[in-house]
Formats: sequence, C-alpha cells, structure tokens
Amino acid sequence: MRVSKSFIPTLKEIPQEAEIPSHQLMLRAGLMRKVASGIYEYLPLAHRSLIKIMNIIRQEMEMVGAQEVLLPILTPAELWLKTGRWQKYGKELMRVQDRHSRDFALGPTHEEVITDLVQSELKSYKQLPLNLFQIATKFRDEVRPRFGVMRSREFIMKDGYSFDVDEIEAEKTYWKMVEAYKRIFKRCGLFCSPVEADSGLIGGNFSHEFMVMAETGEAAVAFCKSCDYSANLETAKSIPTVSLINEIRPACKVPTPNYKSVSEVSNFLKVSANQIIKTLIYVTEGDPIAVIIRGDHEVNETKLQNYLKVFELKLASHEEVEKITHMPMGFVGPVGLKDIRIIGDLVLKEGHGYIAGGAEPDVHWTYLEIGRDFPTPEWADIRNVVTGEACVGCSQPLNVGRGIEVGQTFKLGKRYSTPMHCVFLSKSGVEEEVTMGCYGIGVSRTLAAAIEQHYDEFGICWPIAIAPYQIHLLLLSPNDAEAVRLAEMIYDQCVEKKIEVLYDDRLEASVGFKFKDADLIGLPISVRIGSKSVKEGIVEIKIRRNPQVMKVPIAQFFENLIDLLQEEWKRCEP
RNA sequence: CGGGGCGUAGCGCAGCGGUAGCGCACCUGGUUUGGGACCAGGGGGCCGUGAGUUCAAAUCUCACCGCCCCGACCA
Repeated sequence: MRVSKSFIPTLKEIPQEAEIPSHQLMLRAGLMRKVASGIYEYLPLAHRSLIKIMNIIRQEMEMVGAQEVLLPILTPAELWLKTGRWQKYGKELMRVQDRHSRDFALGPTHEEVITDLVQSELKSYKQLPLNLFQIATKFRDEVRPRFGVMRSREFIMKDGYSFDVDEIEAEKTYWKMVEAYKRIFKRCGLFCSPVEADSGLIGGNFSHEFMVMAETGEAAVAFCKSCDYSANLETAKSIPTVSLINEIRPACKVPTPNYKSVSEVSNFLKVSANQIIKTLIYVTEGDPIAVIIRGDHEVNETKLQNYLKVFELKLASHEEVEKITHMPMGFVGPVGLKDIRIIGDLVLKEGHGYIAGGAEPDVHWTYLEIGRDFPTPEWADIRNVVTGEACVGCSQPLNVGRGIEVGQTFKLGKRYSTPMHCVFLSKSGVEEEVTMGCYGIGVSRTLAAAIEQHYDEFGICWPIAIAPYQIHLLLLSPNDAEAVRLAEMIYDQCVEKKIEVLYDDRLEASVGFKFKDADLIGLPISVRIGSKSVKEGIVEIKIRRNPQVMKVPIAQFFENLIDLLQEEWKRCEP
C-alpha cells in the first residue's frame, strides 16, 4: 500500500479524551476514531490487524475441531426468558423493540442462541462432541465505557461453545481449549497466562481468565513467581499471616473520643491495624448482613457474594448502618450485635486480644476474644489476598498485579442445557442433558492489549503476527531519481514476494514527518531509502523495537530482509 | 447512579460582559527534503443546545445534551 493513497490519519498531538497508552496510540496512529462513548470505527490499519488476530483464532480453533458459525446479533427475548437472564442480566443487556413491539436484545454473549440451535438438531450421542464458535460484534451497554476499545459498548468477540456427553468429556474439551488459547495469545505476540477466575453471571463451576499483565489492566491478579499459581483476586487464596499478637485478658472498654476509622483508632491506641476488627454492614436483596474482618484487610465483595449466594450486595449507608445495628457509625462492633447474620473472615479465627467498636459513642473494646465476648461468626474466606502472603501452592510470597482480561473459559455444566432442554439419547437409550463449556476472546481488546504491551515513547511496536503491515518502506528523497527508482523497485518486489509493505511515497512530507509517522505506526521493520544511502550503495533497515539502524548492500537486501522477518516471526511462536 | 472535570476551527488550546483568537493541520504559489521545513497569500466558527439577565452574552444564571476521570458495576 502506498501511503499517498492510504487512509491513515495520524495525529501529532495526544487527543484529550484518551488516558491510557493503547487508547492514545490507537487514535494517534490512525487505527480508529470514536463515534460515541464506547463506540468506535476501525480504520484500515486496525482492520488489517483485527483480521490477522481473527485468522490466528480460526486456525487454532480448527486445530481443536471447532467449526465456525455466524449467529444473529439481534436475539428474541424469549430465549433470554428461558434461562432467566432477561431479568438477571440487568441494564447491560441492550434491549430493543421491533415495529410490532416485540422485545429483542442485542447479543452480549450467545449461550442461549447456540443452545437453542443445538437443542433443535441434537438427537444422539453420536453427534457429540460438538464445538462451535463465531467471531462477531457484541453489544454490552456498559455502565462506564472506558479506555477506548478496552471496555467499549460494541466490540468484536470470538465466542465458542462446546457440547459433550458428560462431565469427563467436557473437562477434556475444556483443557484442550485452554491449550488452544495459550497458543492463540502467544501467536499474537502477547505475554498472557490463564488465571483462576470467578465464573460470574454466565454461570458454571470452573473458569480461567487469560490475563495480559499490564499496569493499566482493570483486573487485580494474585500470582506466584515460584510456582504457576495465579488467580483473579476475586477467587485468589493465600496462607495468611495470622496475628497471634496479644495475651489473653479480660475484655475492657477504652475511651476513643471521636476516633472512628481503623487508621484513627490504631494511631490513637498505638496498635497496628491487624489487631483491630473492622465491622461492615451490607444490604442485599434479602436481610442485611454484618461482616467482620481484620482492620488491615479488605472485603472482596465477589467472594462474599458467592458465599452468600445473593445477586445484590451493597455497603450500607451511614443511616442504614445505624438503623440496622443500633450503634453509632464508627463504633460498630461485634459485641452486642443482634438480629443479624455475621460472617467472619477466616483470618480472624486464630487471633486473640482484638480491638473493636464499643457499640456506643467514643468507646472501643480491647482484649476481645471471639466466642468469649461475642458469638463465633460463620467463617468464610471473604477477603482480598495481600502482596507478600504465602502461596497456597508453594508457600512462597505472592504478588498482586494488574491484568487485562483478553479471554475467559468456562465449564458451564448444564447451566444452559437444563433450562433449554438441550438433550440427546445416550448409548443406553436414556435421554441426557448435554454438558457445555464456553470460551470467549475479546478480539478488539486483544488488539488494544497487544499495544499496551508493545509500545515506547515514540509509538506502537507491533508484534509481526498482528502488525497491519510487516515492512514500512520510507522514501526519504522523493526528488532523487535514483532513490525513487530503488524504492519503487523494492516496493514492487515486496508486493511480488507477498511481503506486506506500507510504502511512504509521499512527495510533500518531510523526512522528519515520515520518520515520526513510521515510529508512531510502529511496523516491525522499516526500510529507509534516501540520496545518502543510494550513493553508498546501501539500504538502511531498522527493527522498530531496537535503536540501531543496519546498513545493508543493495545486492543483499532481500536476503537480509527475509532473515530479519523470520527472526520477528520467531518471537510469535507458541 | 454518586463525586469531579471539560465542551470555542480538523487537533491542541487561549479569551471569561463591548469586532472570535493562537499553534499545528488544510488550500494556492514558490523555495525545500536524513528526525514533525520556510516565505507569501488564503479558506474554515450559530463559541454543545435551549431559555433567561443585559443596551450588549463565548463570557453571567438556570436547565438540558455530550464527552472524560474516580467510585459503584462488569460474559
């Protein structure tokens, strides 16, 4: 492609709307433009990259025997009513009506649609296993779209669904898919690993998220450098450091005038926060509940929600707290708490001599013993793992970092086949429900994540496998006939050799302009041709991610180029 | 939905009661071409929308809309 004929609107300045590097660079390098909040247009460069990601996915899916289909975006409400998700999915499900006032949803995911399809055709165990996938646009009416295509309302997703005769076969399929996913992300040039995950709204009992570790990631991940344990903070476990700090003494009240928060109380009493019990009140769709947790720990609401099996969970407001506990805000504690279910974080179990709210203004209890001074709560793991705690796999210290979730795999079991009556006749002639799995990849998010992982101060540094073009050919002296002749020759030969080349043949752009654009667009290899190099009989080649410029005699140019391309490809091998 | 910020030329911004500006980009002509060139000329705006206050509103008031950030939320 000649730049003079291309649609690549690069920007010199950082658009004010963009916060994170990938978002800024996607706008600046002319990859995309915004139409509305969370809705983007993909321009030619981005489209070429997306196609490459999709093709890698297609190849790997084919390798594990999955077949591609294309499902509708507009889906009738009745399908969603069958599984209860018409209600449960909430406002994120984009609902529309047709001219007859019939309800539809723009598909955010397609379990219902695919299960309905398979249900209508599945008769015998002989048709199983079955593995179907599609690559299509999805809609989610996100509360807050963010970070460009990282969290957009309309996005491209690969979603796959597997159907097996039983749990054992389904699990085999699941692990096959996990392996395929690892290959896909590696082939896209991403450093990405599966982490244990919460299975959320989609249901099921087993899940992994594929995380690209990045500062700007929205998910918190606990991981171990010594063994391969890693998990989303929503499910992560650790061996906590237990605080057997204090001697056992009779409980006594101490004045804490106007000291309410954990940090205020610990400063005032000169104790560390891990001796304090924090009491939090949550409201749910049922009764309110109380949570007690060590002062230096945080409640993980996903864990709590899963333990309680509730849909709604919200920290109570100050007014609600006082009404529910009959204690003043800031001095709520487990002693004297009545008529409320109390969940205690497991870490508290072994400790002694705790400090907690005194149930009346300006007072805290000290030397509290669980079970002696207040009833033993229901124990559950409801807290966030903290950096430095011991790994459950190998006892080495855990790290907590941030990640971008580019894919997720779920074992669904019969979550969808039961309500949608997706059954088959088994070998023994008995009707059985099919066992399902589901597997997603955010294709547009993968593109953004790849940039988030491969950029520098000048622009993008594409992995070759998903780069819009492989070579950026820069004609630096468009008025030098010899340079033009050489550049045109190299361009023609690249086209002939099927080397994807973007040729900056612009007459009007200055040298600096071309260099800046090339750095910004970030194709893996640039080839520079100007009067200077032509006179010396050489061509300059630069690998985007390296600072040095190589000088290659014209006669050996293609030989060298092909070697360099191969080296780049090696970086994307699974 | 709660909190904060911003809407003025394609992009980045200034102006904050009295003729709508700057830099970059764009168009024409010329000179240039190894890290976002130079000279000369030129085009482009309902100052987000609507009400109000005022002799006079981009500027003050109110409402609405849009966008961004933090939080809540999130296959």
